[in-house]
Amino acid sequence: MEHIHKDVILHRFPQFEQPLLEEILKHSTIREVEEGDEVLRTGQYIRSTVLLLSGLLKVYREDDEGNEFLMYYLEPGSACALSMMCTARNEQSQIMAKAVDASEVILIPSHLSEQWLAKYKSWHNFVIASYRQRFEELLQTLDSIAFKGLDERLLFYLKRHVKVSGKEIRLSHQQIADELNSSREVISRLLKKLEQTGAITLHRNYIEVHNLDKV
Amino acid sequence: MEHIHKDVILHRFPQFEQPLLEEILKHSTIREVEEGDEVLRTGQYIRSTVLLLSGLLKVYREDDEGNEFLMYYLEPGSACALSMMCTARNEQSQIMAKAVDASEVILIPSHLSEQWLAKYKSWHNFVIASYRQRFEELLQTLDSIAFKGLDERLLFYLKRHVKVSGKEIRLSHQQIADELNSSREVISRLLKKLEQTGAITLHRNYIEVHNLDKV
DNA sequence: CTCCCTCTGTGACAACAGTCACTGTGCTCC
DNA sequence: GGAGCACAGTGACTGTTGTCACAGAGGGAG
Repeated sequence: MEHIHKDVILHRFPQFEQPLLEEILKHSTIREVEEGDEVLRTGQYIRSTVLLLSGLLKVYREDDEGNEFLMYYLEPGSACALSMMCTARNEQSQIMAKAVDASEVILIPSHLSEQWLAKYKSWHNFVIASYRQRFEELLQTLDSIAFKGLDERLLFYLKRHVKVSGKEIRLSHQQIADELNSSREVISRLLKKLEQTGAITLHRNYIEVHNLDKV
Repeated sequence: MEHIHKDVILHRFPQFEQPLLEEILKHSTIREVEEGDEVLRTGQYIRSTVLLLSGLLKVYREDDEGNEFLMYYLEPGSACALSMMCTARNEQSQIMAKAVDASEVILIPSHLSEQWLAKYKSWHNFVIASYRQRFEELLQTLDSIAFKGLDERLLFYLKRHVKVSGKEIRLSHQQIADELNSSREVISRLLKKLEQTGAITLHRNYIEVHNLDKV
């Protein structure tokens, strides 16, 4: 059992040092989550750092009225930077993470991930790099909300989705509307326009992407 | 000269170890900037980590058409987290930082601030803490843009401004509109409404804040 | 004091996005 | 095959924000 995990972890996180790998195997737990499961919840007390081994997570923000919007996707080999931050301050999570596909996550007790920062250079680099990458993605999201109309935001959203899970977007218009914090009718209309330009083809429950760049 | 700086730095950054302080004194330069000066520019090649010694900086995003919006303010004793990130990857800056008041900044060559991460625990903690704090502030900004109407965003903006520079907000409506990526007329109208509730009093070139919480 | 420039106030209008109401359409389960 | 249901399309309307045009108000320079 253990050696399987070790190979898998090594495959996803090739930059980790041997001793670090050993510690991860020894002290962390691996949790399998199903499509739609919530990995982190707003208001939840985080006591683990989350690494993604396989599958796909979406990280999003939710307000009091249940509105949401997508921050970014997490792919295998990356960490939820937020979980590290809140962890360290023993704060409540301000974000939600949900499994888009069935996924495997590694849960590392916070006090260890904190210790490892000083102990393992590869861990330290990994954490710093994660912060940076998420920060940049967050900035991109921010840009698109602040400066762009909904039509461009939709394009941005579709492109990002294609990047993480291919040209068949298996989402209803309602789901897309939720992630952009908009409404189904509006998204339907915009998608229709995109179809008319030939960039996509609409089907029931999925969208076929041809070319989003020439729009 | 040097001992003055040392005291000042120690005062603003009391958590730094002695040897770290020595290195900062030895290798970094202190730059005095005037109100309105740009400390970082979009597209500029960053080769220094920026620490703020005195004054006040605003950090904001700018798009191709010159629209801007405020990300957060930097107060003395804090660092521009972004400058650290971009630095490390030798990337171009995606943000702007401008002095709101006359300020003194410490510029630390990137290769050193990178080295110090491993060398000085207090530096390492400082950097991690900076990332976390900025991330959280950015999330707040994101929330207010994504979920709130302009009226609430204006309130949020005014509150934040009061926190960093007091109840006399010395800005024209135009400046506020710019930082919220809106237009002067709209801001004028909303401010007028706020005045009618008694929360603020409008003057030429400055706003007197009474109580923003009861609105 | 007067000229001039910037800041502020206001009405009219336009554009985008959200909401409502309703229709159509394809899939699934009896 | 038909009933029921979730998904998708569409027109009409509303509200918020942005834009335009213009008018007043305050303050500084000469």
